[in-house]
Amino acid sequence: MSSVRVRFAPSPTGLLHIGGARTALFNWLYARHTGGTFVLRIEDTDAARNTPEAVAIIFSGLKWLGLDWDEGPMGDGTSVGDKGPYFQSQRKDIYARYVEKLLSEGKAYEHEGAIKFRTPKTPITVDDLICGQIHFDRTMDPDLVIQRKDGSPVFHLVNVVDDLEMGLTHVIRGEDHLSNTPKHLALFEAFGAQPPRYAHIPLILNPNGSKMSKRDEGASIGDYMAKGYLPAAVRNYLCLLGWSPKDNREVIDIKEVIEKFDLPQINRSNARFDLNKLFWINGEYFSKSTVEELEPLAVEVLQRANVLPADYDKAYFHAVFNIVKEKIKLAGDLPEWMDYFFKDDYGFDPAAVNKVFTPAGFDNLAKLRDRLSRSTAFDWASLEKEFKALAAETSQKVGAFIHPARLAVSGKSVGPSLYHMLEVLGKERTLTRMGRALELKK
RNA sequence: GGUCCCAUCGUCUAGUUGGUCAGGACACAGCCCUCUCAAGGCUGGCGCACGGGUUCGAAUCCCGUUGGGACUACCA
Repeated sequence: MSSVRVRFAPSPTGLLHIGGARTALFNWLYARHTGGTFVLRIEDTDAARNTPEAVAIIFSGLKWLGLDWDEGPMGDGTSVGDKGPYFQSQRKDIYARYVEKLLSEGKAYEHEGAIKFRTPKTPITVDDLICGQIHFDRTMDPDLVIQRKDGSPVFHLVNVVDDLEMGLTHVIRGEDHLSNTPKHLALFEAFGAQPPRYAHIPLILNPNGSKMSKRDEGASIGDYMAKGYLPAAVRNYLCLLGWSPKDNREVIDIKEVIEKFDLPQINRSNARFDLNKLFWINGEYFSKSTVEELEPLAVEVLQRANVLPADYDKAYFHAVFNIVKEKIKLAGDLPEWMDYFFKDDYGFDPAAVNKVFTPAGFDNLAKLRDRLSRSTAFDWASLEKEFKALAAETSQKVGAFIHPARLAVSGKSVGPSLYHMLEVLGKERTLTRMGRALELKK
């Protein structure tokens, strides 16, 4: 294990922001790449937002993305590591001690009840691992409030104290903190401590280039969890925002990312969030996954949508899932695509009814039903032959039978390959459904 | 306003020390396949923000302009 120690220090806001998730990911990647330690620290000094639910959302989001941490609260009430506590709300004594130290050394002073830090009025250069050397003038910098009138310490103070106390060697954080870094460096210096190396990663922007805030579409990791995205796909997409394997690949295994990931090659410019590309990557992961791998997620989504009964027929489920899987990219689309396989009381798409259930359509459906009722084989290949034979006999295109059939047995105009669909539904169910659809004619 | 950062197709990016038709992916358009499709296959259009330098030669180095972003709290 190397001496590298990095951290993700989110504040519980009620969601895990996509930008925060990427910051966590990059820290995690760096820790795993270097064999270092990934620390989780909860910055819950804002009492108003600090609820157990909000903290739980952070845990579940990180776990979902597969970002395991080596130190910090584990999410079950326990914590690992000897640099704790890992909740800032439990570290008040430590902060008070540091403020006291600054006060006694004359590096801070009381002003109208608050404590201010005497910021150095000298130029400084931040040597950033990603951004390079950045110069700040500082000669006009005002003194910094480090403790409020009510006695609570402010972010800059607690952040630095914790990074120092927790022995962090690298601080990988959003570029929005670049301008804060001179203050943090000054604090480290005042404490007589060696600062960590800083690496400021570019921000994730909305598609229109504006700053992505919690309300914006796609901002919450919880959304992806709810919509049935695959965590590996979301993680893969996030890796590609600011980092690249440089060999024209988009889908890349996380093990390989860990191997190749490093700080200096991270992009310096902000990246816009592209839901389309995430969707595409998710589809790549979805279609590469086996039915067995996808089953837990699929079952969860389907049962949540009341499509799949608790005691579902596994073999039937697998058969259905197999023909649907290649058509969709998102587990969240499963209920819509699979409900009629498990329910007989599906409705009919009105637009499709108008277009397909014409007198001629009903006529063809009746002929088809009649023919299929007499066929013994009901596998997709035999079905295809039957359809084509009937079409040839009546001098029509096979579509003239397929469309009414699809609408009859599913209520929809789109779906999996029809022949495969009928095979999976089986002869009895197919005939019953066609019969029911024919009733609509009257 | 001040300080700081950034600038290759619409978007994400490759282009490591200046010299291969600026490559890939998503999206888009068209075509093909076909029973439908946010399915599959093929093809295509699309870019170095602008202006100056340096150089035999600049997407690449320098300066400026413009544009975008961050910070500028007794929020984090």
